[in-house]
Amino acid sequence: MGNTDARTARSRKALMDAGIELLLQNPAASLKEIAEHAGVGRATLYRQFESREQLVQALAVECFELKEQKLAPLKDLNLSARETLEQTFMLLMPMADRFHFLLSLWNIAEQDPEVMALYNRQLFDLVALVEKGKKEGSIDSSFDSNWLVCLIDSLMFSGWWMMGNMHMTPDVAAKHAIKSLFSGVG
Amino acid sequence: MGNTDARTARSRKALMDAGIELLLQNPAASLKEIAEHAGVGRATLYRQFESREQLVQALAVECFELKEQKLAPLKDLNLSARETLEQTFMLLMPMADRFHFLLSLWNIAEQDPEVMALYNRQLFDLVALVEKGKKEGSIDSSFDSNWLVCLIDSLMFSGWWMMGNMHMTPDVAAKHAIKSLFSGVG
DNA sequence: AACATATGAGACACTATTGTATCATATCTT
DNA sequence: AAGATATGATACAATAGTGTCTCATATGTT
Repeated sequence: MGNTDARTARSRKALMDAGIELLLQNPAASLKEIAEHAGVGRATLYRQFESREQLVQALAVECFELKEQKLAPLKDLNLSARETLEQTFMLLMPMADRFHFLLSLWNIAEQDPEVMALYNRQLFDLVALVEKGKKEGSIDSSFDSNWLVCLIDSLMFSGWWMMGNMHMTPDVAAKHAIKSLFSGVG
Repeated sequence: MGNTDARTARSRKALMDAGIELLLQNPAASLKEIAEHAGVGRATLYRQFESREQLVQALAVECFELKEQKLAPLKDLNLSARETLEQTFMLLMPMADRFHFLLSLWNIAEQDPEVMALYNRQLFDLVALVEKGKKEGSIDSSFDSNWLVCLIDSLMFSGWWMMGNMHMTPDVAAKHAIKSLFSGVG
């Protein structure tokens, strides 16, 4: 399964990179623009992705896989929930733009079962982590777990905004997010 | 200036309501869909808005004006920064969907000078409020003010998500946001 | 080197959207 | 009630995007 030709892999990667970049700044970017920006013929795009929807969904899957890949090392460390969360921010903040991509094209991405499966799994994991934090006493049990998950995601969003508009580094953004989350700003 | 005919006002309102609603769930909604959803002829839409961009920008201006209008009562109360912020969440949370609208179509809205002027003014006000909080001791001075502003916005986003996906009420969302912001969740 | 195949360029048909114009009719203003 | 005007329906032209196909060429594979 899957084509192994180096040319295919190369143009696929170029297309996906261009797709993320262009769709991030303009969710209505045309396939023609994306192909051009990738330095690839428009026909090649259609050879790899049946439609605009499929491209977006493939990009969404890639975002989730990248996230999983970045977080994989944490699985073995057996850290506390709080430490795990802190590391999560540090590891994911550099790819905060990917989360914004997912958000801005979610109405398309969510139609793909594969995307939804990945989303639900990672949501489940995060809920579990938050509830572990509650048990360990590092997270206030009176908060709704869904709120907490949502809060964590929105802190990634804050980071993305600060990195893009205020020249904040991922490292600093992650530290701000961690401090804000656990201690508040009061 | 401005047309005072009741019919114009009515169809303009219908179009803007439909625009917010449709563009919120699908930023690529066509003008035909918007006109239909507004129960108005497509030609009427073109009579009121020269282009898609102008419609979006008019909607963005409306969002900012609505925000300003909701916050106006606070001006006279001379509350502390902390109390003002708390009231801000309570007053704005019911219109959190408008902020998501602005975010999702920001690439278009930001091209309008009027939108940018409103945005900058309200950003300025919020920065001032945050810095007042720092002086009053209710906000940790070690945080970057821009980060704090960004955090406040992203808490509105959290509220929007919880209201739309988890049936949270605006009131509860606002209270969660306030508690999370000032005290953190740790 | 010989073969296989992915690619770019271009032509093509098709659709959706956009934006303009017209005109009889309904609704508002005065 | 009479006049003014906004509206809906419709037709229309222009454009942009989509998706398919072909074929000579460049590039990988073996």
